[in-house]
Amino acid sequence: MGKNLTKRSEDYSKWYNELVIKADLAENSGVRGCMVIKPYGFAIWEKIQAGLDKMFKDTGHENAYFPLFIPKSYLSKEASHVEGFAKECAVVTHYRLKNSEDGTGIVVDEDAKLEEELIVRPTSETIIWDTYRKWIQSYRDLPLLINQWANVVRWEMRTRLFLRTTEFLWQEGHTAHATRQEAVDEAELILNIYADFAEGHMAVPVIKGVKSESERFAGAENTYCIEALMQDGKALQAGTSHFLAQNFAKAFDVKFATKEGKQEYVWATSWGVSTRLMGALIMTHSDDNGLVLPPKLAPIQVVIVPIYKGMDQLDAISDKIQPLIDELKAKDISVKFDKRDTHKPGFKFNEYELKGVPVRIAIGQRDLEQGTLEIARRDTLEKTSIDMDKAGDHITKLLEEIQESIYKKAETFRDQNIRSVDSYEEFKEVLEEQGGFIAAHWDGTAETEAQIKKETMATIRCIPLSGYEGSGSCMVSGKPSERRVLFAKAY
RNA sequence: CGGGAUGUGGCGCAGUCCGGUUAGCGUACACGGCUGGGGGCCGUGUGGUCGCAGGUUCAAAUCCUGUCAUCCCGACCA
Repeated sequence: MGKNLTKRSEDYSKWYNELVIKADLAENSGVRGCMVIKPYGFAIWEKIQAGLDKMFKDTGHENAYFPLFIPKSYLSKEASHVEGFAKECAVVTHYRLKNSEDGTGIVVDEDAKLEEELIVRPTSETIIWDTYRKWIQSYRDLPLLINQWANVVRWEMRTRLFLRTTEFLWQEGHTAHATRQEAVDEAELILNIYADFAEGHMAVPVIKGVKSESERFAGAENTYCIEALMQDGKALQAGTSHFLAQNFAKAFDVKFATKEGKQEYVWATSWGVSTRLMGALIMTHSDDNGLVLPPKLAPIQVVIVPIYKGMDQLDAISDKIQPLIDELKAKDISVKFDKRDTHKPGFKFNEYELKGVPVRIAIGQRDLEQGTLEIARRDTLEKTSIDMDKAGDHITKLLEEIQESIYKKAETFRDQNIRSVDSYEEFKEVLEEQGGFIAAHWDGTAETEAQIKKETMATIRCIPLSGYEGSGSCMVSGKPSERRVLFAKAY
């Protein structure tokens, strides 16, 4: 396990492997970039799921589940959608295997060829809209607010752990509305939920904005996004919410009868966040000692490590600490009392630091004699000794403080790495030497955007919803610009 | 699909240029003892057809040919 893990993406991968999640490749199969999520990693994902799911339900959404397989023809119904995803689809062509004739193994049975190939969903717009046609007839059926937790497959050329795996877990929401405005409002509502979750639960500060046309979702009229900044100065799109206008309704012929009895196409949104959020979480907070988890998402919030010699001492410690464990559990704080005799205290300290457990308590003979505990916080690595009878309240407050503190730290870093520039020269210089977000004027054309991307690798991460107003002139073309947009190199 | 690199016990690597003992090291794993407030120490032990297939040679991890796979950098992307 090397040092300087916070600086380079390859190094992040190193301890994803060691620690939380492993990219496990089927040997010699050519399947790359699939991930095995170990139990501890999955527990973090479950926390993310639970948090978001509640927010969706509180705003009137319901969960449902649609098929993994999508008939090939569905995909081609929306022109820009097929263009966006066709290059990265896994395709099912046969439905049976048989023993090979030379007896050496098992082969695809060519007789079992499918009439129409099935696509393993890269996203579910098509199959869901095909279903919505049957569900929606009247304005009384609207709005239809549905979310699904699922896995999807995108056969990318290059994969990167968490950020771009071949198969990933996500939630995708798909809604149908009677009016344009209602759909726009929905897309913005979800954007705000994503931002609130990222900042409030994950302690990851994000910038809300809209994508430029070229970065837009395939089939959307407008794509809202939240953009986060990683510690190595690269930007990460952490979530997107799309206003799909009537594109999918028209492609799948989803009409409804208005109050006036007229047939109209419905208005749509779709939105999603994925296991990429875990990448954002890790890359935002972690340090060279391992993960740093915000208390709200930590599967274990408090770990207690007894320091003892012999079972007598362990029993004495257990008796002494049990009331505190009960007290914390009563407050809904997840506590682990690690009394394993197979590992030494020092080993455990490092292990829980690696896992990002926010608060660690150590208790040994010294503490029993003095009635104290040693409390260590993961984010600052500070250790303090406190009276045992004050521990419950102290820890409760400490967890809140850590949650806030790591957010502040990330926010400060992010804010220090947003720089305004006015010339293309300066842009290139800042990009190369400092990274981060760069606020610059842009003439709004795809040509200029493409030129910048080609020459510098930087893309427009978003046109921020607020801030950076004020007109100027494009740093490349010199044409007028109404506002600055945010550029960055991105994952 | 273009450019670069790599495949050797579970993991990380050395050895390959210049062929020659029984293929080595770290770590992990198992057992014993001492330890126990930051990844402990000593000892013993398990585990490898050197990616695969051919070829050259008295002899191949090492040289040659082919092949498969993976990683990194591009194009693409949540």
